[in-house]
Amino acid sequence: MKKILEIITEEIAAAFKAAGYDEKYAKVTLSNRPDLCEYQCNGAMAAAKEYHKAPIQIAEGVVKALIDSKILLDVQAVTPGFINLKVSADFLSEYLNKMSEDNRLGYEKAKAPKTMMIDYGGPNVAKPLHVGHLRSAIIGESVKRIARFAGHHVIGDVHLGDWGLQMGLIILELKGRKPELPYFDPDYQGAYPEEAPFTIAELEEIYPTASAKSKKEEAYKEAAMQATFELQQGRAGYQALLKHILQVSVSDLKKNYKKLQVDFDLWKGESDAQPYIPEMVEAMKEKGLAYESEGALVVDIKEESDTKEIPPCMLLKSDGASLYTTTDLATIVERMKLYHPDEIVYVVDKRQEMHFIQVFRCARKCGLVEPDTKLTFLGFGTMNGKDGRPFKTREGGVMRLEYLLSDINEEMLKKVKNSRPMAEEEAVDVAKVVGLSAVKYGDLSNQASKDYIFDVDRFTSSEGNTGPYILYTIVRIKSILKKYEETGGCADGALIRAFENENEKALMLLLTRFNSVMETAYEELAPHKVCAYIYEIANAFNKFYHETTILGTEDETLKKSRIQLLVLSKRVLETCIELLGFEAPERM
RNA sequence: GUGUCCGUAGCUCAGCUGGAUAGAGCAACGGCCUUCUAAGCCGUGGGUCGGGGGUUCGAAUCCCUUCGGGCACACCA
Repeated sequence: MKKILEIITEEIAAAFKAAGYDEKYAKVTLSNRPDLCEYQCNGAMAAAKEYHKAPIQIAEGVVKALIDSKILLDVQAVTPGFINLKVSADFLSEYLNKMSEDNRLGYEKAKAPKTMMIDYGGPNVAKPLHVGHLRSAIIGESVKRIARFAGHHVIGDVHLGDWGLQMGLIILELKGRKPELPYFDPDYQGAYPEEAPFTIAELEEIYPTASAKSKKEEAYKEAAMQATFELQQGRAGYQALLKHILQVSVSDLKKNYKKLQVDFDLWKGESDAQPYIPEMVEAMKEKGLAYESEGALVVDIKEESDTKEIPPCMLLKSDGASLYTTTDLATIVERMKLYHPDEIVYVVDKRQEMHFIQVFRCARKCGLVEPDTKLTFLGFGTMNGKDGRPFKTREGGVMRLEYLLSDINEEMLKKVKNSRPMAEEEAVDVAKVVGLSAVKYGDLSNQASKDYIFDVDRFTSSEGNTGPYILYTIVRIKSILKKYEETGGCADGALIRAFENENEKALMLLLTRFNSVMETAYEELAPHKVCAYIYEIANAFNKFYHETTILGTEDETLKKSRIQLLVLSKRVLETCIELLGFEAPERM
C-alpha cells in the first residue's frame, strides 16, 4: 500500500507540473504547524531560484492547480512560500479502511529481500549475564524483528564468547579441584562421560576464582595459558570439557534470554570460527596483504580519506596466537560460507567501534566478503545509573541481570496490586509482562548510540513515555472490545467513517503513518522511532477515549465505526510492541 | 596528543538530509471519576538550543572556531 505521503506527493507533483514547474520540488512532509495544516510542501521556496520568481507566486500557481483535488482540501499558499495541505475526511477514512483490510496494515514487504545476519547478545560462557549484556540483547532483538517484518531473511546469532584464556582458566581450576577426572589424563583413551562434572552454579563460581588467582600468581596464569594453548591445539580431554562448559552454560543462557523474550536462531560462538583461521591467514599471506611487523602478522588498512592514523589490523600475535580480531574475521569467513548474508549487523558496545572498523576494512581488502556485502556497526551507549555513572550494585559490583529484572518485577508487582484487585498468581504474571515492557521500552526509547540513564522509578511509572503507559493504553482498548463482544456486539466488516472531531482526526492521521514509520525504523535500524510513534498514538488514543463514548454510542453504524477504529489502533500498537520485543497483558 | 561522539527547560529525552511560534514527559501548581480501566485526561508556569563567528530569504539543524564532557587509540576480549 502506498504511503500517504507518497499519494499526496504525487498529487502535488502533478500540480507543480500543471503550473509549469519541475516535479522535483513537490516534496511533501508532515506539517510542523498542526494548527495550520496536516501536511506541507516547501518546494516553492526551493524552486524560486531556478525560476527567478517570488516563492509565493509559485506556491499560488501550484495551489490553483489543486483546486479540483479529491484528496486535498483547503490548500493554501502562505508567505513566504509555504503550501499548506489538509486531507479530506473521506480520503482519510478510506485509507484507514484499506489498512484495516490488509494483514500487514499497509506495510509492503521488501521487493528484494536480503539475507541479514544480526550479531547480538554476545554473552560469555561460564559467566552470568550482567547489565552490560542487556542492551545488545534488547536492541538486537528489536532490530531483528523490525528487519524481519520488513520482509528480509534475518538470522540472529548470539555469538558466544567461548574462546580464549577464560576457557583455560576454568580447565585449570577444575583440574586443581578434581584431578581424578579422566579429562586431565593425557593417556586416557575411553569415551568421556555424558554428564558435565559441574553445575552452572559451580561454573559461575569457578571462573571468577580462577581469574582472581591468575592475577595474583604468575605461575597459575602461565598454566592457564598453557591449558588454553593445548585446548586450541585440540587436546581431547580439554575439548570434551569445553563441550561440557558450553552445554551447561548455554542451557542456562537460553533460560535467561527466554525470560527476556530474546530468541536466537544460531548459538554459534567464537570457537566455531577457529577452524577457518589457518586457511584464511595463509590466503592473506599469499596475496601479500599480511606482513610481519614487530613480530606480529598484520594487514594495513589505512585509507586516503582517513583523518587520523588507523593502526594496522593484527592477525596473529608475535607468539603466533590468534586474537579477537582474528576470530571476528574468521567468523565472517564462516558466515559467508554457510549463510551468504547480504548484510551483517553487529549490535555491540560503541566503544568497540575502532575494532570493527579494522575488521570491516580488513575483510573487504582481503576479499572475505563480496564487494556489495554490507557490514554494519550498530554501536550502543552505556547504561548508566541515576548518578550518570555506569550502572552498579549498591556495593559497587557488576549488577547481575536477573537481580535487575527481579528488582523491576518487584516494583511492578506493588503497582499492580495497588491498582486493581487480582489473584496473587495473576498479579505476578502481569508484573512480569509489564516489568519487561518497562525495561525494554526504557532502553529502546533512547537512541541506541547514546548513553542512557536506567531509572527504575521512571521506567516502571505509567506516566509519560514509558512501556507501562503504552501497555495501559492497549489494555484499555482490549477491555472495551471485550465488553463489546460480551454484550453480543460484532463489528466485522464495518467501515471506519469520516472523523467527527479533532481528537479523532489526530488519531487517524497518526495511524496512517504506520507504514512510513516502519520503513524508517528499518532503514535506520532505529527502534526508538517505533517508540516515539506509539507514544504519540497512545497519547492521541487516550485523548480520544476520554471525550468519546464508544459503547454508549446510539447510532449503530457509528458505534461500529468507532469499534473498528479501536481495533485498528490496537493492531497498530500491538504490532509495534511486538517489534520492540514485548507484549501486553489482558488487564493491568 | 590524535580521532570521534555529545552539550536543547530544574531532571530525563525528542527534534538535526535547513523552513513558520524549539516539542514531550517527570518534578511544581490547579482542575476532572454515579457513566467503556483515574496506571487516565485537561490546564498553568518554566528555554541566550554550551559560547562566538559564517553560509542562507530562513540555522537547534550545515561550515569554522572555542569551552565543557564521554569514549577509543596493534600483541585483552
